[in-house]
Amino acid sequence: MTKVSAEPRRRGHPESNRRVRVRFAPSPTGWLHVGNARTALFNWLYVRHTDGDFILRIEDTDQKRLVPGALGDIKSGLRWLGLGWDEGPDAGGDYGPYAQSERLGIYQEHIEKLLDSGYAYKCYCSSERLERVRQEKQARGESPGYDRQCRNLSAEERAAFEAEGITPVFRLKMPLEGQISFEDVIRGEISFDFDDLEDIVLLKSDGYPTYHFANVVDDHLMEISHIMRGDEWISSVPPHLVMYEAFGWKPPIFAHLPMILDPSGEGKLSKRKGSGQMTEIREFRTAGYLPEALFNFFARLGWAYSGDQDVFSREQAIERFDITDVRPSPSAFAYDKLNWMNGVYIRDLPADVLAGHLTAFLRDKGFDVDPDFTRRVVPLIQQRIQTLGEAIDWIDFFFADEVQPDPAELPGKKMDETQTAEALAAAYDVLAELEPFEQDAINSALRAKAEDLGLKAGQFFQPIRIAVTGKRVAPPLFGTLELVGKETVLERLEAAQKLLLQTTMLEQEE
RNA sequence: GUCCCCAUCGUCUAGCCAGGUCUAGGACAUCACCCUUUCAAGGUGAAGACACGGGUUCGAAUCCCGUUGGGGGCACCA
Repeated sequence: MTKVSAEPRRRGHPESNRRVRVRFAPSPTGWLHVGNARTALFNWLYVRHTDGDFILRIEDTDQKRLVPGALGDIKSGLRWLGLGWDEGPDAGGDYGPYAQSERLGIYQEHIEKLLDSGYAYKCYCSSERLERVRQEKQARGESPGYDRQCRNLSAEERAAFEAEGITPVFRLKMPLEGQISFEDVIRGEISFDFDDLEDIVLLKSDGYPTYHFANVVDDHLMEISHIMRGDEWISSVPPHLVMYEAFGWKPPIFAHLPMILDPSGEGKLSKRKGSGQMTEIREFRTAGYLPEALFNFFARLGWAYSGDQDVFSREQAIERFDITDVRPSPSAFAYDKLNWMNGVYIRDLPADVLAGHLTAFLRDKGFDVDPDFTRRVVPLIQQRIQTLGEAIDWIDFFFADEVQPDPAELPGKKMDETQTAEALAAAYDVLAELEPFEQDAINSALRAKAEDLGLKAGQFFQPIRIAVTGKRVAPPLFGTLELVGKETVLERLEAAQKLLLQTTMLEQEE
């Protein structure tokens, strides 16, 4: 055998007469990450487009790296994004079990087949020897793989190792020469020389399979038709194909998705110290991003719905998605654009729906909010926030017992402390009279007063805003005053006047 | 080191596979102006890219080769 290859297909036209069955196969060794979520999304989109089956398979064959809670995080992250699965944990299905740790017997059975047919062999090398070989080969400029020391052991030699009590690993016997190539739906033909490839481990000494082995066996047994995964897996396709060949199985169609880069466009997206970059789905969730915005944003990473439409619905994406339209080049994670997009989704939300989200979000953050308050505050901030989390900065003064305006900021344009204090006193008088205390009435009363005082609207309103909210930037004034309430507004106006008076007195003493 | 993958505005991308309609389109971000009680939102406009070098061709962002740059793999991890 010198040439093995997946059935050649034209780029752009994956053909298969099989039912589309696609899997997302995370390893529960960490929280759901944006890269994995995007992979899951593309798989999901393709399945929904083709009306196939979406399978969630848990690749928990590395006992050492299992993280408690990771599986739960992955499942809830997928559900939050709206990426439900048809088969897998909690969903069942006819091809289970769906966790690889529960399929050990299956792998055992299949390794025996490879052993019998001569495609696998037992290796007794210690990890120390393996490490030494690696370094020696690398020093010689060779590719640093296993040197196949145990590939042709005699029965006697094997017996001797067994007698020593060494538990072997099982390795794949790769062809020693020739080429192997396969067709990647996104990239076209990719080929490797067997010269550069090594005899990978299939079954570890603890009895668990490696990713490579479990992946091939399960994909076949679960009748997976298309494999869509990150492009870091490209180089492991050759041994996989050798296994398909060894078993006499038909390989699935491959599509290797481009990876996601750091926002600078250089380097892998990672949580570098101090970068503050969010990389886990749960972080986006707690920061107040909407799942539909994240869905939309991820869908655009490597795929374009169209040349001039950035925002599109889930249904539109499903309708138009095709793996062949995925670009092979990696894309940077543009946080700026995500923020903008999340803002678009927030603005598009019916006010009462946003209010509902916000109430839940704020309570989750420990705010004791009344749904009625949220309903009334939403019109003031809806077009000002890009995430739910930003709402807090816009409305925290509503919850404060008192605010602390900076006396230096209080005066309006071209006004001194005294004038400002007088203006605030005038505002106090007007508002104290006002009944009902409602925004339209506040608006006209205050505007009339500004005219009386010979002040421009901005000059008059800014001190009031700062006095009541403690901020130079706050939601629109009149609605804010109404919602803060007459009593509190008057208290804060009075406090600000006192503050100004104190400041002027201090200045005179100096 | 070695193998593999990738290459259009700062970023996401359209165009590329089926070369001419591309003086390369859209979006985010940036800047200016308009609107305006602050901030937003909205509107208008500006600036901004085919990595480089060779081919092929009447014609190349589009096809081929090379260079450079970037990324990934090279574990008894996935």
